This record gives sequence, structure tokens and C-alpha cells, in this order.
Amino acid sequence: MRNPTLHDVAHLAGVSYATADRVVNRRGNVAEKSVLKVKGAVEQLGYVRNVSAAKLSKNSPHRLAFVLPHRSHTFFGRMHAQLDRSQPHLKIARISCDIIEFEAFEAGALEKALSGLLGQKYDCIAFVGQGADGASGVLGALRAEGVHIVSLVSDGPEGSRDHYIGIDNVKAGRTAARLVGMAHRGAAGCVVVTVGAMDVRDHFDRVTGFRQVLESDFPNIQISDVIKTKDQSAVMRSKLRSQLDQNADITAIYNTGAGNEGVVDLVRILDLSASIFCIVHDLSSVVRTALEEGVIDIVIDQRPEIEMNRALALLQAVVDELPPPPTPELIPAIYVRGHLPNERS
Amino acid sequence: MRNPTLHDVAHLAGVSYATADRVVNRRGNVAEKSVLKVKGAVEQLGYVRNVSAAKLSKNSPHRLAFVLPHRSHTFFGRMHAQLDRSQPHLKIARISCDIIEFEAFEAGALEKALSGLLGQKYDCIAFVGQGADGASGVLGALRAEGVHIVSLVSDGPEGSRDHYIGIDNVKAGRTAARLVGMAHRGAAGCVVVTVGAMDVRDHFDRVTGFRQVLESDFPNIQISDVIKTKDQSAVMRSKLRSQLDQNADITAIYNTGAGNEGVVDLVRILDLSASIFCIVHDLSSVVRTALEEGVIDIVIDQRPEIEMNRALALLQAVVDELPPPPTPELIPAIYVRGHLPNERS
DNA sequence: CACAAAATGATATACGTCAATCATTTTGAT
DNA sequence: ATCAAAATGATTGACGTATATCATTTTGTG
Repeated sequence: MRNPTLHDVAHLAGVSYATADRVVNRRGNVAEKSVLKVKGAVEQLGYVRNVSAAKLSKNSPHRLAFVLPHRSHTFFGRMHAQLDRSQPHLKIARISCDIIEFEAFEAGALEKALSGLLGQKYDCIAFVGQGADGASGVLGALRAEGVHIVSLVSDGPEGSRDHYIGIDNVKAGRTAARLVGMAHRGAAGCVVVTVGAMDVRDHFDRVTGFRQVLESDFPNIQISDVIKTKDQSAVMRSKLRSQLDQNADITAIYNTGAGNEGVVDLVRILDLSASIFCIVHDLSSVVRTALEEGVIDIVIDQRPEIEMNRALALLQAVVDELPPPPTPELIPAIYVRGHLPNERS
Repeated sequence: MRNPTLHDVAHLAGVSYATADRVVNRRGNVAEKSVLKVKGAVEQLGYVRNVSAAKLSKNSPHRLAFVLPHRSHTFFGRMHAQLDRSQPHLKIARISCDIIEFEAFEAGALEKALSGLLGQKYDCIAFVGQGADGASGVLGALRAEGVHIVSLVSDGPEGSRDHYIGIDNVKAGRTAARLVGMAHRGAAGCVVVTVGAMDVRDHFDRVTGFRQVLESDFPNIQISDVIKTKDQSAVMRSKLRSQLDQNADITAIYNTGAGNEGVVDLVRILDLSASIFCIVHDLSSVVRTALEEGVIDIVIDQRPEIEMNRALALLQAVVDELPPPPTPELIPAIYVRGHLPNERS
């Protein structure tokens, strides 16, 4: 009835505890036949290491680091907030968690922040990259030190990290396109698409998906040139304005990046909320209000709080040397007027 | 640097380890002033019990039970599957998890299943209720035994359980209404709404939310009588058919419950996919196909896999006597054609 | 067979908490 | 002051693993 211990395993395998230990903890210097005997016994008894005992025995503090854009960015502010809320739990789990902030869209800022973590003996590092940030060298060096690397929100190349936690941004773009198409209800139209920059991987992916669906399923909806905003509302405001001025046929706006405040201001000022279908990413108080007013029609929210939770769960599994928990795909939430989540979701 | 232990606390408080232990584990027979001294020391040192050591020392097996409708129901099948996937993790966490299946829509079946758990020394029980199932007596008895009770998917009265894990179904109904409205793009219409039964709480809530938004924001979209299907495709097929035959003005169908197969069959047979906007709940292979075909336009999926994960996380926290983890609100996913999640999400 | 190298056994301590025992001291009521 | 009750102190073993040490046995090579 009682769970088998390593002593039980050793006994069944007909070896000493020391040898069983050498096998399960891969210490080497064990004859092949002993390995087999021990593994057989493990199998037969269904032995699983008692994690509590192991942690108690090791008693080594675990260290995580999150490298995130500054919390003044509304989106990342939500990740920070969730991390704050998780601190008591991390304390209970005996995990220390450092947060390093960097300035997004500042060349080399991420790379520099990551470099500072070299040789610091972190167990895991999670970071928000943006694709073309030249960080792959540092990431490689960190991984060479045995640090687990997790990329958040925007994925980098497959080999640069151990895990990616974030939504599928191509799918998000496809969803946006279909909703735009649905809202046109067969009518022709023209969409302005905006991004922070085209080399930000998540924005690029969204545009890609958006294009795919419009081209294949809604051929009479055109896409104007893609506007690059550096995720700044001021840039958004001016560039989007000139686009709207030039082109009176615009029926929809899809902002794949930040800078929603610019969009909202403009639609309000030009009084376009009735005539333009507006779909943006990620909830903030500005977006909330705009959605309730009808200025924005749909918000696709990737729920950074949940991404943060996933990251924490994954990192905890990693430090305990457990397999990652079975986690369903991350799907962004779609908000329309009248059913927003509670303020502190 | 090292985390403070209870010995440290006792020392700082100027009492023996035994007394400190009496305080933190509420064993009683401690003078008030000693309690204060110990609590002060705990506070001062930021002492938190080492969960690993506690678990190791207690070494008591934890027992959970899930009381779910039979896995042949596609929706609950997904919950079962997620539970299956979690078994290795539960084993590692030294938690045993029994699954009790019952026949939904069979009067008294849930109550009977729950009764069987009385006196079985479960730590926590999670169950899927349906509102009017007369189970409140048993639930009270179980809670009186000290069993933690969690309701899933469909909430019961506030006092009948310790936690509810599921989406806000009123909001889901509101969302459905807004999407239906959006798809009408100002045109008038008439929606058929279908439920399993009106006393199933989640279905009822959805209808309520749906009504709210249509009445307030889309007054020229009518709602036909609500069709009750007992969540059976056959019933759906016949009742919905007669409704469609009677009323040629129907522009949309909103199914709040199960029985989607009936909806899909009918729309296909009557060739209504172009003329009727169809929105349903919860993904299944039938719904997947129908969505890709254009027979169904939108699926609101409450992601039972995630609900199951949440339940497991919560129950684990409960058995370890930890505060529940900080969890963002559950928001259902909204699927349209072309961006479905991976098959085994 | 001799000898070194490799493998194994035996054993001990530490990790922090829980739970129990028993002796001793303090407290409060008379 | 006396006595019982209440509170406290001191101490111990158990939980299962990690990790280390040292002695002993087995293996392989010439």
C-alpha cells in the first residue's frame, strides 16, 4: 500500500541502496547489468522519487529571472502585476525570482540585460524577445551554462530556447481577418493594418495570418500599406491620420501591436466609430473604455496573466526536474462590448 | 541567508520548539502571551513552513474524487482525457484521484454518486452539477465531514460548495448575442435559442445573457421560443426542424447546450448554412468539421481541459493547505473557421 | 596469478517538520 | 500554602532522499 522507496527498489533489484542511488541519479560507475536490474525494479514497483524528500534533502534555493520590458508598457505591466501576485506562492515554493526590466524597441537593450545574467547561476530565465534583437549569442552562452531558457509572447528561432509560451500569432491574425470579414458581411472594404515594426516576430506573424485569410476568403477586402508605429501612440496617431485622410474607402483598422491609444483618439476625433470596424490586440483601460463606447469593436487579448502563470508553472517544473505539466494550447480571448473580464482579471 | 526554520522562530521568540510548534499548528494549550511571542517571531523572520518537509513528515496520502458525467458525452470526454493526461503528475504529487461517472439528465444520478462518497475520507471532491439536482443535502453532509467541495462547469448556490470553477455563463450568452448582432449588421432577424433544459444552470445563464444584450442593443432581432432538447441530438433534430419549418424568417441559431450534431445535420440537410448564422458551444469533432465547412459560424468553447487543470491546481493547493493560487478569470475561447486549436489541445 | 581499475556495499549525516512522550515549571483558585 | 490544572521544555523518531566516505569485492588485463 505504501509508496515504494528507493530502499525497496534496491532490495528488489538485489543491490545496495548506494547502487540504486547511483543508477537513478546517474552518477556513473555502475555495471550495465546492475543498471538493468535497478531499472527493472523501478519499473516493477512503479517507483517514483518522492519530490518532497528530494527537495528537503537538496535544500538548494532555486533562482528564476524574468527579463521583461518595462512595466510602464500597459501590456507588460499586466505580466508584472501577475508576477507580483505570485510572489507569496513563490516564497512558499522556496523560489526566488528576479525581475530585470529593459526598454523595448531600444536596440541592444535585451541583449545587454541578458548578458548581465551570465554566470549568475540562474536555474531558468524567461524573457520577452522581439525576434531581431541580436540576443541569440547570449542565449546560447546562457544555455551552455545549463540555464533553461523560455521565450515569452514573441517566439524566436526554434533552437534559441527550450520552450515558448505565448499564443500562435499567425492564428490570431487569421481570426482577426475572419472577424473583419464577417463584419463586412459580403461587402467590399479596405483595411489599414498597423504594426510596431515588421521585424517584431509576433506582429509580423499576425499580419501574415491576417493576409492569408483575407486573400483566400475575402478577396474584395483590400489591405492598405502596413503602418509602422514603433508601438508609440504618437506615431500611430500621425501616420494613421494621414492614411485615413488619403483614403476615404477605409472600412476597418487592425492594429497588431501597441499604440492603441492613438487609434482610439483618432477614431473618436474623426468620428469614425460607426463607419470603421476596429479590431486591436490586448486589453488596457483605454481599450476597455473604447470598447464599451463602440469605438473599438473587438479586442483580441492574449491574457498575459495566464502566460505568466504558465511560465511560472513550467519553470517550477523545470527546477524540480519534473516533466512539464500537460498544458492545453494558449488561445487568446476575444472581447466584444458588454462582456469584459473583471477589472483585476 | 538561509530560510528560517521553526527552530529559529522558537529561539527568537524565547520559547521551546515544542511551544512554537503548538502555536503554528494550532494544537492549543498555549498561553496567550506565548502565542503573541511566536507570532511576532514568525512575522519578524518571515517564516514560512517548509512544505516539502511537512509533506515528507506527514506522509499521508491525499485523495481526490471527480464526479463527472459519463465520458461518452463529448464535452465531458475532454475533461476525462485531461484528467488522464494528468495522472503521471498526480502520481508524482502522491495524490490519488478517483473518478465517478454518472448519467447526466438522469434524475438523482448525481446525488446517488455523491452519496457513495460519504464517509470515504476524501480530501476534496469536484463535481459537475446542473443546478436542480437535489444534491445540496449530500453536499452539506460531505462538507460537514470536512471534505472540500468544488463545483465545475455549472455553478450551484453560493453556500453549497467551497469553490466554483467554470466560465461566467451569463457573459458567454452576452458575447454570443453581440456576435449574432454583429453578423446581422443592422438587419432585422430572428434567432432560435436551444437549451438542454431550462433548469440546467449554465444553459439558463447563457439564455439570460443572450436575451439581455439582444433586447438592449439589437431590438430588431427577435428570439423564438426556447427549444428544450435534453442535450440529445435526436430531440434537437426534430424540434428544431419543426421550428425552422414553421418560421421562414429565422436568421440565426444559438445552441446553449449539447446536441450540436442535430443542429449541424439539419443545417446541412436544409442547406441553410449561407442564410443562417449559427453559433454553438463547445468544440467536438462534429463541430470542428461543421465550422470548417461553414455550417457553423462561431463556437464558444469553455475549454474543459483548462477547467480541469484549474481544478487540479486548486485541489492540490487545498490538500497541501496552501492558499489558492492567483488565477485569472476563465474566459471561453471563441473559434471561427480557420484557426482551430490543435486537435489534442 | 598478480595487480590495478572498476564496481559495489555498508553506513552515516543532513534536510525541516510532525507528532508524540514525559518531566518540569507556572498559574490560578481555595 | 496547597493542590490541581495549565503551560512549557526537552527530547526523540520518522519521513525519503541526497551525498559523502571508506572498505570490500569483482572484473579485466597482462
